[in-house]
Amino acid sequence: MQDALTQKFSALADPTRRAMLEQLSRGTASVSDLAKPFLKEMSLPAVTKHLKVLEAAGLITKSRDAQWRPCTLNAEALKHVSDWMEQYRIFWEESLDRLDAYLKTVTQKKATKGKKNGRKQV
Amino acid sequence: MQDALTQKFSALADPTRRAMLEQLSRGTASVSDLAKPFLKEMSLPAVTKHLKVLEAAGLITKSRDAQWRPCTLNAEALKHVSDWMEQYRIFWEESLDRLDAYLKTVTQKKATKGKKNGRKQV
DNA sequence: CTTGCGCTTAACCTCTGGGTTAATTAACTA
DNA sequence: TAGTTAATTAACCCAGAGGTTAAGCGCAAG
Repeated sequence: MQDALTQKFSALADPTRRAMLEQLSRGTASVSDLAKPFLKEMSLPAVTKHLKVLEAAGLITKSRDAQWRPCTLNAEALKHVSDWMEQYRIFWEESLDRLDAYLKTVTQKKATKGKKNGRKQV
Repeated sequence: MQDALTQKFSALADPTRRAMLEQLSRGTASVSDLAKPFLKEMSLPAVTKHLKVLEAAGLITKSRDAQWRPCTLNAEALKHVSDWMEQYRIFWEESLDRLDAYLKTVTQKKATKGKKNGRKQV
């Protein structure tokens, strides 16, 4: 088995699964509830498999209620991913800063007449 | 080609590629720089492929300097992922709130004698 | 107690992701 | 010009992801 982060990113790397998470963010749902939007595109066993992936990644929890398997979103697992991404926040924020700065030089150019040589890459 | 989010999540769903991003967050690096930590585990063409995936996902930018291909982190692309995750922040925060609340009931139990029935799932 | 519903398992197929080696291109260097 | 370094391309292999159909299991309602 792969590391937890890899497992979570792969689980999220599928639009069907992301859609399922989005539905679960609007409340608990059974397997057939979750399957409904996809039954034109895929079979029930396919849905079961997707849910297994999400469950294995810790992104959802499946419980039992008679013949139903109510699923709930497990948002803590998403926090884990978000926390990993945090380490890069400073980079995209500084990119925006550079954009800001660049835009300032551009708007001033008319007045000051092109003094910066213009880094690329925003 | 798949949607941008799917492409980014799949690109991130590989420890080698995440490690490369981490290296790039410490500064621009050539392909062979990036390859160095992995040459015991994989060949250069494998590295090239990983970089292609990252580039296609928009996570890095490859430029040219003589025979070298300096790569730079493209943090804006990570922001896109982070933005998508934001929609779930309220859920993991409320989970933590519930954990807080639960811990409060636990610590009070000695005094008030078990009054809540205890939702599962934190 | 059997019928039907909700869901999973089994067995299978196909395609792609991640890896390989070998050959190739491009640019510098002696 | 020949040789070396940096990186890519080509051709290939294999395991696993994502899908299928068909069969099976657990539960509840007639």
